[in-house]
Amino acid sequence: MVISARVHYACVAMLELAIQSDEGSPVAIREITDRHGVPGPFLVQILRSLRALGWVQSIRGSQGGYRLSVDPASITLLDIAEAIGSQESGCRTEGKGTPIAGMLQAQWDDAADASRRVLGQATLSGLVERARHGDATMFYI
Amino acid sequence: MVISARVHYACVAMLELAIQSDEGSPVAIREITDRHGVPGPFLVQILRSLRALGWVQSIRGSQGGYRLSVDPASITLLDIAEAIGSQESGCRTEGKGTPIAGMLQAQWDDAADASRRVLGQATLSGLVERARHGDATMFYI
DNA sequence: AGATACTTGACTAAAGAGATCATATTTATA
DNA sequence: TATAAATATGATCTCTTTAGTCAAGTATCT
Repeated sequence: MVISARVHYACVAMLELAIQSDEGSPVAIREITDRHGVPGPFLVQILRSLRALGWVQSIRGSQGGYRLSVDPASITLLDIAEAIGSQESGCRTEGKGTPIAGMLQAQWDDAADASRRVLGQATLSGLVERARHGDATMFYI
Repeated sequence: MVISARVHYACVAMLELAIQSDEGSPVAIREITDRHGVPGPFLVQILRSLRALGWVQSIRGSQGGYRLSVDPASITLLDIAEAIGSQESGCRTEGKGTPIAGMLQAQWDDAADASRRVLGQATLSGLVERARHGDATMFYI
């Protein structure tokens, strides 16, 4: 589970959209880049991927922007990381199947699973809830 | 925790040396490359790093090779991965400290820690023990 | 009409991964 | 002492991925 800048930004965007999903007006890219310092054109790329996944919806034209098009409780950070990140997760050794290589591969898999288990628990709605009630303050230090 | 081929090979080498640490004669690179299909010159590079860490000892000249120079119970896969792999583990976002970014960073850290916990339990001696008694057979399917 | 905002496809620079090579140097052994 | 077997060392190379950029186009609100 490699968390690239791309994945991180995708999660930031999804969370921003989740937070503002109540209000009717869509969120413009500018709002996100201003708040987080994400390079604009890069975020555009990422939002395209998110739209292709059916997770966000775009509204063109003036007053346009993006809106979440799925239930934030149904998407986890793991979903985003696996969809946006590079295909390969963990080490695929593909070598001669020696006992040692097999044993190591099992360990790499166990380690990757442990990460996945953590990220698979983190739903967008859960994180939004946390950000709203108290937990967020700890980051303002 | 990114497990590159380099890290995987380093672990293979350390395990091979651990297994043969009883016998007096050192293990030649050829023995390892033959068994695991690791590119020879690449393994040389890796063994140099392992020697620099003080984990293996090299014996030059005819009949030379490598020998483990630490207690295999004191080295875990985590130690090897952190020493041999690229320095950065997980995503270091370094961005503006928004609540969202902070919350995400905490999740990335949690996920990385979960991996580390798994690999930190796997000592060389433990794995060697497993490879010797039964567990290895499962990889011969 | 004009401003605002998304769309699309191509492109580039930098870094890291995974080797590879040539040339030493050391040591056991015949 | 000659030779074969090993490691030592530094440089180099290619490929892929990552992160980011750019330009020209299209839709929509006011």
